[in-house]
Formats: sequence, structure tokens, C-alpha cells
Amino acid sequence: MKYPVIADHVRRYVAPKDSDLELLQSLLNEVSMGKGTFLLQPGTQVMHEYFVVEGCLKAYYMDEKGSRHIIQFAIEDWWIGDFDAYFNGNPSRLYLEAIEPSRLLSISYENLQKLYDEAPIFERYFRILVTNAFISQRKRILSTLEKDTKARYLEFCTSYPNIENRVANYDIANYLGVSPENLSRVRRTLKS
Amino acid sequence: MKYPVIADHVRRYVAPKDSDLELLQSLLNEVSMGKGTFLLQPGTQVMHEYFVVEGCLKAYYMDEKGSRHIIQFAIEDWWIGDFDAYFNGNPSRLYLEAIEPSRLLSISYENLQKLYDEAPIFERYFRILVTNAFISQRKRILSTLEKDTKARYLEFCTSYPNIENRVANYDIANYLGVSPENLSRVRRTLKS
DNA sequence: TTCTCTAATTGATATACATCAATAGAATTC
DNA sequence: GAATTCTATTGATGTATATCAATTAGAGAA
Repeated sequence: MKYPVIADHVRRYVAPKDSDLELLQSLLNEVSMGKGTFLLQPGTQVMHEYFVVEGCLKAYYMDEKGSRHIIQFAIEDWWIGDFDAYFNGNPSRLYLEAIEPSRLLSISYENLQKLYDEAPIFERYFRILVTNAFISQRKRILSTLEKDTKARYLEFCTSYPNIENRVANYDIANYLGVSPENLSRVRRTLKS
Repeated sequence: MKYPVIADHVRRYVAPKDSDLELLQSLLNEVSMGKGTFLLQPGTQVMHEYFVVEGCLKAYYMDEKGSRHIIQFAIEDWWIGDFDAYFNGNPSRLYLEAIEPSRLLSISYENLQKLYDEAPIFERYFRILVTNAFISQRKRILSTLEKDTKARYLEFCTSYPNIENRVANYDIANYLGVSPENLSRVRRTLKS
């Protein structure tokens, strides 16, 4: 098995045959990135989804006013990419930037379709992953509806304990949708 | 075919065999509700997902302070339910309330598992649906990060033209995470 | 129709937060 | 180690929006 981490990840959710896993491995490519480099930028036509083997990335959009909005962080064992572009063929507006030197595995759109057709167990695997992602996004929406900044920051720290220490505070503030100054003040009230 | 609407919906996303659709139909139950009645309330142990044949519902949570937070509306051809409870067996905190007299089709957890095992095409069908739901939730998160209330209200009206006229303004305000008073003022600036 | 109740609007005030600006502290580079 | 750049903190001010309170409009019931 060339990439045991991803095989382990698949086995955590479904029960694949060895041949399924070997097919998967044959359809993957390795990607290495330095800190601050981009996996994806608007305009790029390359359509892949990525599995993080090692490292940390942030996914963000820029709006018309030039403001950045972080939609997701990703660390080891996370899939990351632009579902909308990948899945519906829409042009991507997403930036995928490495916060740390990172190693990833990529799968192209064509290869994923091939995987679905030849090893349907992966339909289930991705259905489960997307369902979980859907649930955690819903929690995030609910959190912005019902909680103040302090509570949301604490929730972020407990939900993503591994990410919190690897990401700059202004990026966390951005993810939470508040100004870095405000997050700084909120953090001060927590040190007591 | 007992329930042609749901068969049409499935065919919109995948290419099922007739036997697949007949199996689906045999696993569904009909539900009728009056306006203001509940399909689901916290504590209810019934674990179903629902397809709206006719009518309109709202899905919301109550927080510790007793405030309501609408997470989703649903009209014809939408699936609605509590994925987290349904999928992970967590106790449900969700309210599902009919805004109009509604007719729905329900599928139980056991029946859905049976469906997946006997007609794997439905793995793909639900994978696609959940992926689309994930994408639209992501758009909603992005919208709250980058847009002001007026822009979000306009976006809501264009994204859900069928829902806007069927739902009270204070429910739309709640969905958007703003006060009804503020939405009222915003709407006034639009009448020119 | 008239009454009643709920929803929508409008006004006045309070508050959380953004923004601008300056400084202090870390980290990176040479 | 010094210099430079990036990050975090702190202060002062402005603004959007929540909240409280009152009024008007509209919808449904008798």
C-alpha cells in the first residue's frame, strides 16, 4: 500500500475490499507545497480534490471589495477542495493556501468518476464524509445565529484544538467573521 | 407508481431502474400535517427523513435562552429532517413545524439502510443531494461573512423566490440572523 | 361587517463591534 | 545579533443593529 494514511481513513468509515483500496491508490497523485504557496487560485482550471497527508491549509474567497473570507481550515486527514467548481463545473473562486509546508494526495474529476463506477463503496464513503461536513457546517451557521463572539471563539478552540495553535489569530478572527482587534479583546477577557 | 413526484426527483439526479424506484416506493410512508403542527420536536425518538410533496415547513432550534433560530425552510421537492440525529443517533434538538398544511413522504432509518444495500444507486442520489446542500450552506456562510443585511435579504429573495411569499418576514429575519425591526427598515429602503 | 389577534412598522436609546491609528511584541531574514 | 517584517494588543471614535416601546396595518373569526 503506497499511501496507508488514506487507506486507514477509508476504513474508518466503510469496509472496502483490498482491490478497492488498490484502485484508489492507483488514481492518486502526490503533491508537495511550501508555506504560503497555492494549491488553487481563481482561474485555475485544474479540477482536483485533495487529501491532506501532512500540513495545514486555509481555504478562502475574496469579495468584490478585496476582503478575504476564510471558509475552512484543513489539517491531516481532511479532504479539501472546491466542491462547487469540482462537482458542477463552475469556475472556481477559491484560494487554497498552505499555512505550513504540506504534503497532499490529489484525485482528478475523471479519476473520481472512474472510482465511483468501478468501486461503488466510495460512493458511500464520500456520502458519509459530505454528510458529516454538512452537519458541521450547520453547527457553524447555528453558532453564528445564537452565540456571541466569545462563545464562538471558545467553541472554535474546543472543536479544533489541533488547528487553534497552528493558525494565526487574525485568521481565526476572519473565520469567525469578526475583526482581529475584537478577537484580541475577547481573548483578553478570557485570561483571568 | 404510487408517488410519481419523488420518482421524478430521483430521475433528475441519477438513472434508476424501475425496480429501484419500486423498492423506494415500498419503503415510504405518507404523512399529512395541519398548519402549525410539528413533524419533529426535541425528545421525539422517531427517526425519519422527509420529502415534501406539498406545503411548506420551517426547521429551527431553541437555545438555552429560549430564542428560536431557523436553520432551514422546505417546500415541494425538498428533503428535510435532522441529519445529525438521524445519521449519528444523537438526540434531536430540532423542531420541524408546518407553515402551511403539508403532505410528506417519510423514510425510516432502517428502510433507508435497506434501500442503500439493495439499490446502491440511492447512495449516489443522496450523495449528490447532500453535496448540493453542502454547497448551498457554504454559500450561506460566505454570505454572512461578506455581505450586509440588505444584500443578504436580496440574495434570499432571488435564491428562494418561491419561499419568500409564503413565509412571514419575522421568520425571514430570523433565518438571516437579524431583528424583524431591522429587516423592516431594510425593506423600506428597497421600496423606491 | 365588526372585533380580535397577530404581524409589520416606526421611533428612541443602548450596545457590540468595525474601523482607524499607534504601539508593542514575535518571528523571520540577513 | 541587528534589522526588518509580520502579528498582536490597546485606545479612541463611528456605525450598524439590537432592544424596548408604541402605533398602525392586516388577517382571520364570530
